[in-house]
Amino acid sequence: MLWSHLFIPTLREVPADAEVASHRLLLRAGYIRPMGSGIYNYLLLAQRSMSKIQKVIREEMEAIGAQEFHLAALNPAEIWQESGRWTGMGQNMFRLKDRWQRDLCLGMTHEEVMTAIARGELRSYKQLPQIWYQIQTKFRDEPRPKSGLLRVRQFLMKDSYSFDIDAPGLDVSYEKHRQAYCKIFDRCGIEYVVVEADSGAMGGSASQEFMVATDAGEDFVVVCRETGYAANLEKAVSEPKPIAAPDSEEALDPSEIHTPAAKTIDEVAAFLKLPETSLIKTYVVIVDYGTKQVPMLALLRGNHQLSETKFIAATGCKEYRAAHPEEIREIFGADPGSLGPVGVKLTIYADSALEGRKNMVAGANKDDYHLLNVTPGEDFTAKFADIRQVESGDTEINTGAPLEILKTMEIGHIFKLGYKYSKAMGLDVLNEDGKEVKVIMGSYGIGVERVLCGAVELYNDADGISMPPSIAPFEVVVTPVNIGDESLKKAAFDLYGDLKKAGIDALLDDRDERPGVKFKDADLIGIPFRITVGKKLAQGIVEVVERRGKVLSEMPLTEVMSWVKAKLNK
RNA sequence: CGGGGCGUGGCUCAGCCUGGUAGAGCGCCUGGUUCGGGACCAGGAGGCCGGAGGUUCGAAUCCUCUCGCCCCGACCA
Repeated sequence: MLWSHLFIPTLREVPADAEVASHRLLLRAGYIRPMGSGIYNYLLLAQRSMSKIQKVIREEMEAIGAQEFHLAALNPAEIWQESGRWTGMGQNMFRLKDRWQRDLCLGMTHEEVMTAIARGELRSYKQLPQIWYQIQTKFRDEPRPKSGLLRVRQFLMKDSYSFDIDAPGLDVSYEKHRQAYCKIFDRCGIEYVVVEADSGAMGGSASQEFMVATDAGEDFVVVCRETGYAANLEKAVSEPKPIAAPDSEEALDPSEIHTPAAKTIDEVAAFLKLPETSLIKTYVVIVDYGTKQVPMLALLRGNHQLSETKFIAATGCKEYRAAHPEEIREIFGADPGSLGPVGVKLTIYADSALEGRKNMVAGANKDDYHLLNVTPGEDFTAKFADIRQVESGDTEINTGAPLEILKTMEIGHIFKLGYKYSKAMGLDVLNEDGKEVKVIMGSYGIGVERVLCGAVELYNDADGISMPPSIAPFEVVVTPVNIGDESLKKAAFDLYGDLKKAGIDALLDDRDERPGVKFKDADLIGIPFRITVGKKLAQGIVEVVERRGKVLSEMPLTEVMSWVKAKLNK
């Protein structure tokens, strides 16, 4: 394509509203323009990149036998009511009424639609397995759209759904997807980690997320560079850092100590001249089992944080919240800051890091007093479970290898759904014995914009974006230094023509601009390779530049084609 | 939903406190000189100052309401 005819509205100045790199650069480089909060228009460059990402996805999905559908984005309320998500999705769902006042919504994801299709048509185990997918716009009324394309209200998602006769079948479909996803992200040229994820409320048995490490992300993951362990922080397990001072081994009884004005773990530790690891942290929580709400204690070592996900899993509750100060006063007769487990009648969950500890310090349930010599299991009884969040400095459970915490953005998620939708919506087939059985499902998503954003977040510098060649809007740009010079112009057009003939996605910067402007623009939008046709053309020499790392070299014009092909593996 | 910030030409922003007929740089158009990392000179176009109401002789500026956008927190299959 000829740049002079294209709409690539690059900005010299940094747009005021953009904070994260991908947002700022996609705006500046003329990929996108905002329409509203969390709503964007994708211009030429974004559309080309997104199309290339989708092409990769389609090829790899087809390679595992997946079939592409195009589904209704506008959904009747009924199917969502059947699955229970009409209410379950809450405010995040865009809802509307038609002229007859019938309830409709815009699809946020397509488990319901896919299941509705399947239950009408799949009748026999002979038709299984099936993998169906779509690449379509999803709508979510996010409470807070942010960070450019990272969290938006309308976005392109590839999602596929597998239907199998039994769990081993699902394992196969799941594994196919895992491998396909690795190929997809590898081919898109981005670095990622695959982490164990919480399958939580969805009730599935396994789930993994594909994450890109970036400060723009919203998730944390725990990785071990030595063993390859990787898990979402919500789910990660670890060996905690060793305690800072050994426990006394004597058989001592709890004894009160006056701790005036010492409320927080920090303050109590400082007052008693003990490390935080010798203290027990006591949380009072109200656990919601749906039918009833129960106050409980959650105990942690002084330096640890409660993991919300693990605590919910341990208690088997729907959700929980911190108790209000009034509730605490009522139950304990003391204020937060002096609470502890001794003598408490409530159910107590204690983190496994407290198991086997002796003579620790806990609140006395009496304002301004703590107890010394509190031994878990002796001075109070508790259910021990891993309910703490991994922190940096922890080590891998079996190997003792160091763990690292990374901030990441989720680009893909694979999930063993199980029977949730086939049960709720009545999807069953006849098995070999002629018996009706529920179909077991999996669901697998990729955020297309997030792949683009991930690439920009990972590969950018002061000059702009450095796109991976496979998903760059163009592979090569040919830049004649002066379009007014007929010999330069002709050589550039010839080279451009040859590249196109060779199947290379080339762009010719035929604009009547100064060279500096063209170089800056090419760097900004992130075209991986540039061929500059300039003065040395007289000697048959042109300059080739790799955007990533700014590697410049000169070579005879006659060698350019093979250089480009080699760089692009074509 | 709680907290903070911002709406002035296409972009970045000044002007607002202390009311008096709207500015700069970049971009855009015309002509000329230029041409290897966002050129220079000259001329020019372009803004009901987010919207509504109020105060005032007079409002971008003060007051009230409202809409929109960004950021932090809460939330996030």
